[in-house]
Amino acid sequence: MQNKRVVLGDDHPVFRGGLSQLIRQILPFADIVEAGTLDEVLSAARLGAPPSLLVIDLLFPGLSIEQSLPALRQEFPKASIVIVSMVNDQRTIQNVMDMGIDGFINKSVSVDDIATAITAVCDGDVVVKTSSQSDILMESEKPALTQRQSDVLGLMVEGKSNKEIALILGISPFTVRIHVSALLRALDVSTRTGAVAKAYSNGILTS
Amino acid sequence: MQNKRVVLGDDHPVFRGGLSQLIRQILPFADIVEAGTLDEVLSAARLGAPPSLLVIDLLFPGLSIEQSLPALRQEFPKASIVIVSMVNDQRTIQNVMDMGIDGFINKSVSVDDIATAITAVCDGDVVVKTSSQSDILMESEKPALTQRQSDVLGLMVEGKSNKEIALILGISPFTVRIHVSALLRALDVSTRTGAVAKAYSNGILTS
DNA sequence: GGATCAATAAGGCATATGTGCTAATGCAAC
DNA sequence: GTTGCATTAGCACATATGCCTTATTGATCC
Repeated sequence: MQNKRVVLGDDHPVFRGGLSQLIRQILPFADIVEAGTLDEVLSAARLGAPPSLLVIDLLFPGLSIEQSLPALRQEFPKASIVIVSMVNDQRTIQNVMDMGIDGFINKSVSVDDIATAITAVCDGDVVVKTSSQSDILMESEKPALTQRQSDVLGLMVEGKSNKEIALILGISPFTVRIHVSALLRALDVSTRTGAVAKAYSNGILTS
Repeated sequence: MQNKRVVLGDDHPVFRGGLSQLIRQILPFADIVEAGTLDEVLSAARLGAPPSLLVIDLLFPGLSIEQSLPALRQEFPKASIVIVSMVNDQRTIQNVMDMGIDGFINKSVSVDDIATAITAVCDGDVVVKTSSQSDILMESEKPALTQRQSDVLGLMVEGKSNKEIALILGISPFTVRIHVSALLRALDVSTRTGAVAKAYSNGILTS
């Protein structure tokens, strides 16, 4: 039997290296290919035999992988797809899991737990491994924004106007203003510029 | 001679593992201690001989390390302190560097570059290694703002309104608007939020 | 002296922003 | 089932913002 092919996609080389080493330990005979961009993931996955395992970061520079996941799932129906990410919010995780992937692992999870999670996925299980206490503390210190408020804030920090945000998100400008007002209150500021400043200095942004 | 002591603080176990392996390669005889929280970093650093190198994540769960840095710098004056972080905006980096540390490395930087950066810091250099894929403007192509425009932009990034800026600078709100309009044109943006975003990501504010 | 530019100030005008208010839908918890 | 919350949408109103024009002062350069 041919060796398992594993494609490992993450834009942080050091994290990728650590993950690669980890996978080598649990799958000693696997052929592991590392990729730093979504394009590299795709070309690596298409090269040679279909991969049996794809481990990919959710937040890639450039295109959001969330949009590419369905296509990926369809192109490699037999592969186990595992998403690793810093995000720990149930809503996002549910969204991603609904795309028919096999696992979601938070980056804050311990090496051992990631290893057992990936092993389980290779055995056909579906695993969601969210962060334990350490990150929940972090979450509680940050102002709690809803999903949509985060979306809007993310566009605000890029200098988009309410009208532009409405266009991009496909909702009404009135609704955008609702979200803006709500997040301004949540961040305890009175202007959007203040929100942007706070977003930058607090590291609320998960770019 | 005693082995070098290295304390490695990061809340992501996999990244920490990758970084640990990397440091083992460039400092084969070092005694590397890993820590997942700020408290662990402190107790590890205080245990035994003073560490010669501290490599710490900027965004730690719990207390912001930015607030602890001055104390850390004071407690371990001889140690080289290197901050690793996801953030890539010049303003934050400058703030951190001003606390008297020896290096700032973005997490997106390649393994080789991180290795050379840490090696350089161990040799006594001060190194700032930002992400290469980020579109940081070169010194030559930085928009030239007048003194007053910089003053105004500096207050804008703190979320102040034109009226507040006028009060703080002791000038008329009309004049503030003149400066705002001028610097928006100079930065090639159409809204103040866009200017703030550009100021953060491009490090225009070097004062 | 004449030219240029930063900085100051002001009025007018169009658009953007932020805050009330009401209201419907869907989803999850109890 | 009811309660709560997120999300959606709209209207009205006050304020902020950004751009246009004109104008004066002081500093610097040729």
